[in-house]
Amino acid sequence: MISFELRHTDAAGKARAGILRTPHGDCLTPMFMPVGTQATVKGVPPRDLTDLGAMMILSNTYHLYLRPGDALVARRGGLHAFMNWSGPILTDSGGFQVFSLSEMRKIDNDGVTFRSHIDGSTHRFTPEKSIRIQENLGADIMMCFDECPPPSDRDYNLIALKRTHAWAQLCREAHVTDQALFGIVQGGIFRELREDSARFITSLDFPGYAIGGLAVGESKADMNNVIEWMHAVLPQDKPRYVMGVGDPRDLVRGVARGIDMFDCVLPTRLARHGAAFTHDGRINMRNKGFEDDERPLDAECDCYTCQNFTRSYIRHLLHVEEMLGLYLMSIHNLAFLLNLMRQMRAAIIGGTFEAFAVQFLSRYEKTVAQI
RNA sequence: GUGCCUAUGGUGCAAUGGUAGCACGUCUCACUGUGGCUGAGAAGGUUAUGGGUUCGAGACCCAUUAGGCACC
Repeated sequence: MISFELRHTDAAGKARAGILRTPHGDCLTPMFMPVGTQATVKGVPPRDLTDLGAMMILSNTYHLYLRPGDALVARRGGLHAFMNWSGPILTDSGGFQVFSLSEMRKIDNDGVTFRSHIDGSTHRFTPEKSIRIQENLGADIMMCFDECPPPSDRDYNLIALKRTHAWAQLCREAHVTDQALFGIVQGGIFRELREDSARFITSLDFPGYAIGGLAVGESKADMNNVIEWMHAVLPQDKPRYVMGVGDPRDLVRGVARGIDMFDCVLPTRLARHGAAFTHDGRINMRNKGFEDDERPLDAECDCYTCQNFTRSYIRHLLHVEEMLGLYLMSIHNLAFLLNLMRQMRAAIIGGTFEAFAVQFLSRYEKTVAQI
């Protein structure tokens, strides 16, 4: 099981610093969790994740169920042993992927029937099935099976919310191991729906709560509002997790609104697509302007990439599609976000969070930024 | 040396004699509970050179140049 201890709360605002204890180690929050969908953070060995200071990583029910199959993972001793990552792991429920990846899906009140995006074969997920799979995977934290509807369709959100709530209850009942199970709040961009959802989900008494359905097309203002509304409704003493958010600005604004956990594919995906995070904003490393640039990706970064390679060289690697380029970019982007989380935690503890946030955002956005 | 074939954006190819287009590459942008994916936009050609025929030539004719093939 897990436990969460709130260590510091920023006097001026809502930002929190805490410690999340899991069977595979303690996590200092707020934290960012790199995503390792297919039992690997793409291109990055566990040794590097440890060096970068990743507290926990996320892996995925939908993908691992399809390949290699959760039974195989269980036979190999669970995800930790299988992928040789000894730190904490969180598994997503597969809900989101069923909606975003599968070819066809039919939703009913009991679950989802869908076709694999790999071979078109037909499968069915129910709340209980998702829990069984996640138990086989053996993560420290599992997620409830939920539906992630389009954020601004109120009527549909109402229907989907009823299902998500019923499913949360079924997940809770199906869950028998000592892994932690987190609930997920949905409700799109609508305050009443979000607050109703938060009240219902918290009534089921989970050890942690996620805010789902964000960063799926709604505006930044809507996203920040939803997170802000949750502050008063979610219990102070449980970790709060915004799913699928990883833009540096969103992390800062999320932490400012009391979020403890984030996960996102963004740093590693952008890395593979050629974009690097820097304190002065995102840069596209494929750009011609970096052809002869002798500087590191970010002058203030302590990662292996920035300590050893020039932008010029990295641009070359990306242009000729060499694997090393993807690797160097990936560990830099992860380092950038993980360092950012560390700095925010230190600022919260030191009582300087707001100043840190304004300064970071202003430089990143190249304007006088607001939290 | 003789004969034949070819010559069109960086590369590979299109274009009934009616004013040059496609793919890749290049350049820019997007990507938020992961397809190294994908999507959007842009730049780039006085059609090897010089003549000629024609109202009009990338296309037809002549010469030159450069490649390729065959033969002596």
